[in-house]
Amino acid sequence: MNDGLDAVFAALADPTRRGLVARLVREGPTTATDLARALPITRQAVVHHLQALGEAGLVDARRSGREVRYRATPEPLAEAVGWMLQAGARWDRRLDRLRERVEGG
Amino acid sequence: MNDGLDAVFAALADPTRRGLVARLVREGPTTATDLARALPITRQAVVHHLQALGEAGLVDARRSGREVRYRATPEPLAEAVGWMLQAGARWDRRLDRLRERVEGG
DNA sequence: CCTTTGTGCAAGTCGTTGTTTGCACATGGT
DNA sequence: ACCATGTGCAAACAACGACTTGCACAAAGG
Repeated sequence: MNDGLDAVFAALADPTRRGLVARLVREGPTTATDLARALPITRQAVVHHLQALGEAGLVDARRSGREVRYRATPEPLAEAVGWMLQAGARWDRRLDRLRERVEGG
Repeated sequence: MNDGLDAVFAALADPTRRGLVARLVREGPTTATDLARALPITRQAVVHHLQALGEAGLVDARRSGREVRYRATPEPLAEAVGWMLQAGARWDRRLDRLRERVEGG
């Protein structure tokens, strides 16, 4: 029962981290230093957050010269959404319709 | 930016809690004592987990006589799924189609 | 009434997380 | 070569989360 779901949900449980994901989605690959500029926390803190996101597979680090650009990666979200739809299907008709969609391809 | 999303994702980040949700979905309203019987942890621990789920709005406690039956409640899942689809839309075409569904009603 | 069983509260342990500070290393431009 | 800047590593700390144990309270049934 201990999938990567743990890491994914834990990663998304922090608003700073959700913000980082959102920003990486919006603005594409960005450095930690750059991301930290827009936040009230240290670069180190940002790096830690990015590592948490990285362990969840939601973020990908790639070095380019002396910089490291972080990029958002989507795959694990599908798994998490899948779990939620699976769980919610028996309650909520709308979620169940979604589940049929995602399972039907 | 600090919605109930924090609580929802944090609640689902634990496999025991996901298991509890799954079981409540399967078997309907159940007592903490009963849930604890099937697990390697104390009733108190189960109660703590249920409280976490309760704060996320994923579970609902109702007293009946001297028992307290916990029941799964779905609404917050839709919000969380919504966030994920919103975030994932720009990457994954399948997620984007789902997002259109969930937003279209 | 008395026993059994389900529940609630409080304290205490132990590991994890978020965050900072300080310092060392690598790289690009002048 | 030199300096500015981006990065990495490690120690430290407070706060939080997961559990446990112990005890007190409430209700159902003989």
